[in-house]
Amino acid sequence: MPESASPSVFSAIADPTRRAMLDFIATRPRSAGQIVSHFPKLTQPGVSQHLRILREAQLVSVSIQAQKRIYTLKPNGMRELHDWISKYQEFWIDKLDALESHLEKTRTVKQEK
Amino acid sequence: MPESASPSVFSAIADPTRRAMLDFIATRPRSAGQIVSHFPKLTQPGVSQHLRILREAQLVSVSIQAQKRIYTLKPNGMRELHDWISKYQEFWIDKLDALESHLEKTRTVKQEK
DNA sequence: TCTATATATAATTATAATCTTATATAGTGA
DNA sequence: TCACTATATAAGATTATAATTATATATAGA
Repeated sequence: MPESASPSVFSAIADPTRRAMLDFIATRPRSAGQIVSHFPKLTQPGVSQHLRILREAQLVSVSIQAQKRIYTLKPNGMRELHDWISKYQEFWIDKLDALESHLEKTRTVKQEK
Repeated sequence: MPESASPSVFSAIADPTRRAMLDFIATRPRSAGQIVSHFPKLTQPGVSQHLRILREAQLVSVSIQAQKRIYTLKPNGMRELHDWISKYQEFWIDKLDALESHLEKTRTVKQEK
């Protein structure tokens, strides 16, 4: 099995606010200010801190346009996560298939009665 | 895009100890006692608490053998995670492909010089 | 039934993450 | 340069998470 990814990716997506931010950025690149407006319950520094964690986790990248920071989804962090989950993928795909075909069989038996 | 998974899955795998436990259980089902022995830095109640979180996240299932609890990897939680990541999968696969082919081109140019 | 084994739960303490408030940096245009 | 806009960082307060210590539950076997 491959080594586990950097801890920051896992803790970055552990927070529901940051997952919502990823969703928001995913539709199209967004400035920090747009993100602040989109999350009225958060303060500007709060948003900025969350963005830093997403940056460190390589889940977003930033480009500078004058004073604005444009946040874009970045594949690296997601790739890391995907690789980690892939370790278990074979296992759970087999198991779920087995479960499904069992349910299938059960249903068939019931229908036959 | 599908809805996000239950928060517990994300926080369950946020902890490196719990990821190590999943790795240990993944090789083959393990009793709670075996897990305690495998993590000498942790106390028995500590292990038990982590196992509870993995249980709640549907990442493991338990079967009872006399006083022993046998922990087995369970696909549900992983499936949930996988589904969440899949939302972004198309995006990052495209991006990484683009990056790779760019590097490919760059390397070719260098070799041509 | 008594004792040992295996594990879980509860309460407390310690540590880490998040939120707030205040302040700093850096670019823009008058 | 000065005021304004956009964003980041620092420090302290709050809250959540993890570890520790003590205790409970449940089964097995003498």
